[in-house]
Amino acid sequence: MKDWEKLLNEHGHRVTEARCAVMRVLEESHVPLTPQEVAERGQVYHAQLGLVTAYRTLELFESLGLVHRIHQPDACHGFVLSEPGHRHTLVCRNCGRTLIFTGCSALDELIRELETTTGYVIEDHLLQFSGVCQACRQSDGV
Amino acid sequence: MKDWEKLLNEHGHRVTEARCAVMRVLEESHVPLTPQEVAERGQVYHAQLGLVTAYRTLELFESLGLVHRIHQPDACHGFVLSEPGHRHTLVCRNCGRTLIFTGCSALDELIRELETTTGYVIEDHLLQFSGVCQACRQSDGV
DNA sequence: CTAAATGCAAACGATTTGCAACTCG
DNA sequence: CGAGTTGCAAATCGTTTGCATTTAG
Repeated sequence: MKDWEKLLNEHGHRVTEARCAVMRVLEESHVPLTPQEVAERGQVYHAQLGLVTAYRTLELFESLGLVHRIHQPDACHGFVLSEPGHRHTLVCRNCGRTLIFTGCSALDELIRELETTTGYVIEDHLLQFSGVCQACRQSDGV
Repeated sequence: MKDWEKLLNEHGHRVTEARCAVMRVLEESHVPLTPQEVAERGQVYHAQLGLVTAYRTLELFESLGLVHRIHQPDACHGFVLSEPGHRHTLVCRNCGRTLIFTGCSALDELIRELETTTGYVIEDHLLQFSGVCQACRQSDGV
């Protein structure tokens, strides 16, 4: 039994065909997917998978930390697979390929400074990098 | 003539009543506003202000750097007034009060490190803090 | 005056809800 | 078996577009 299946069970959720299909889709994609895309691709594994279930499954997975939501000016929102916990992303502007990383201790000092100067108590943050991945730089010339 | 009016002129845009109304609304709000909210509040200053114009005005202002877009899991997207240039935000989870700041040199080292380890060339980033502001901490007990 | 801007209505797309049928454990 | 889950249709909400009218410069 896989980790995500255990996690679902522990939280009283069932491991259904639809959820397996969504998970497989996410595992195979390195770019953020919209619910629409998840539903379409998931139908390869579970023919009757509907858009509504894709929404609900992504919502569930997100609440368990299994997927991470990507914010973009345009295509808000895309979802990528992630380990539970605090995560950050690095998205390729060109092909969308997304890497997830955890370290953000670089922000500690900035946070302390902001707390002092603003009086806010900072509890969370959203950090997302965008750029161009190696493959895209090589094929696009430059 | 105000700075933002100059900026509009320089880019060949007109200073209209609708835009003045939107700007006044933004100047008076310290929390991110949706286009809907901007339109409603703006009608105090320009009765026939429509939702469509709010959208178009916010889009224009954003392209000129006059407003900054806030990303939230739920209320994607809110807009707050900002100076042109690279900006970051600190949003109160409770009341929404938003502060804008510029410094993010704390990220420089992290960026260099990520570029080395991932092969990406990082061009931009989205950094948003959330927490609780002083006023909310005091009134909410704790 | 004239190009830019507006505002309405309508189109469009993304997301949510109600509900009866189905399925995992 | 029974609660959790699904998928459809339809409702809903946010956003964009077409177009005739108005307005800033």
